[in-house]
Amino acid sequence: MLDSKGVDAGLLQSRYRLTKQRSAILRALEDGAHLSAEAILERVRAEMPGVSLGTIYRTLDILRSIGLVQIFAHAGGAAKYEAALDKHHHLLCTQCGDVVNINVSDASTLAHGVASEHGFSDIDFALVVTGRCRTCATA
Amino acid sequence: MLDSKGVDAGLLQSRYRLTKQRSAILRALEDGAHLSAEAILERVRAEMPGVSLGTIYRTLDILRSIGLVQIFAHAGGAAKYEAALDKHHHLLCTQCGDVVNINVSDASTLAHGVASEHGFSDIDFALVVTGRCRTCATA
DNA sequence: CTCTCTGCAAAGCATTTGCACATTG
DNA sequence: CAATGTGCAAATGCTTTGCAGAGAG
Repeated sequence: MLDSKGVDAGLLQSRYRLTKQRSAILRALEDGAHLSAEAILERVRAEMPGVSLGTIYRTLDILRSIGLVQIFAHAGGAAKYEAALDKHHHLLCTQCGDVVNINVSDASTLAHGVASEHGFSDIDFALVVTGRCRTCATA
Repeated sequence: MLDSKGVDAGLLQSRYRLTKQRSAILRALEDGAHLSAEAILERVRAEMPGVSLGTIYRTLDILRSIGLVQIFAHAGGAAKYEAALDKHHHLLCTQCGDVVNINVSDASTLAHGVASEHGFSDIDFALVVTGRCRTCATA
């Protein structure tokens, strides 16, 4: 768990300024939920009513570029953003759109292997598993 | 390799009608490239000038729903579509956006394992590996 | 002949951007 | 105070959709 200093630390070390808005956006992402830009806007506006969606997107882009935020784009719908706390992957319900984090340590070896076979460098990877979650399957 | 009958077979078996446009779209996807809707439009228009982008999207959605086409959505840019020939995964260059197919047989066991742990059913999965391709790395 | 599909054009979202003012360091 | 960030609103890009006519079975 990170305190306020912890949340802001990455920005302070970067070439970007630490503003109230950026700090609030980081705090909104702190609980590890998968939030759309719109959902982040709602959370941030709860404590800072004037914030605009443009600022949310601009900030998310900065946070992504310095590795503090992970984007999760999927077919059909807005992208979801989450704090880049630990390395993990996603389980996406095709019915309700719910996203669950999963840990797949073995996938790393696998991904690096195939990537280097194809001459790729600066590797990162994401395993996206789709299916129907328990709730949707019983509904 | 599929002949014209082979390309159309899936549609003929479905509840959807086989039209010139749908057949042309399937043929455009036949070589296994990762094409955006716009790129598919170009290819299809080469032999059938009147086709509209709306038809491309409508058809792709149908083809996806009957399992003939795979969509690959990624952060930043249009989705890419490809014929669902064999089960494989993607290697995406973060610089030029190029997509390479990779085979990762081991990932299947892995994905099914974590998914069932979380109570998900009807599992499918995609491993997206990002990095810089050889061309971009040397440029 | 009926039902589905298509082209066209407009609408719909998610995201990006230009600009004048506010804020940070 | 100089450089960067912000709100606002307009613009952009991708995708979806309503409708009237065309085509498939």
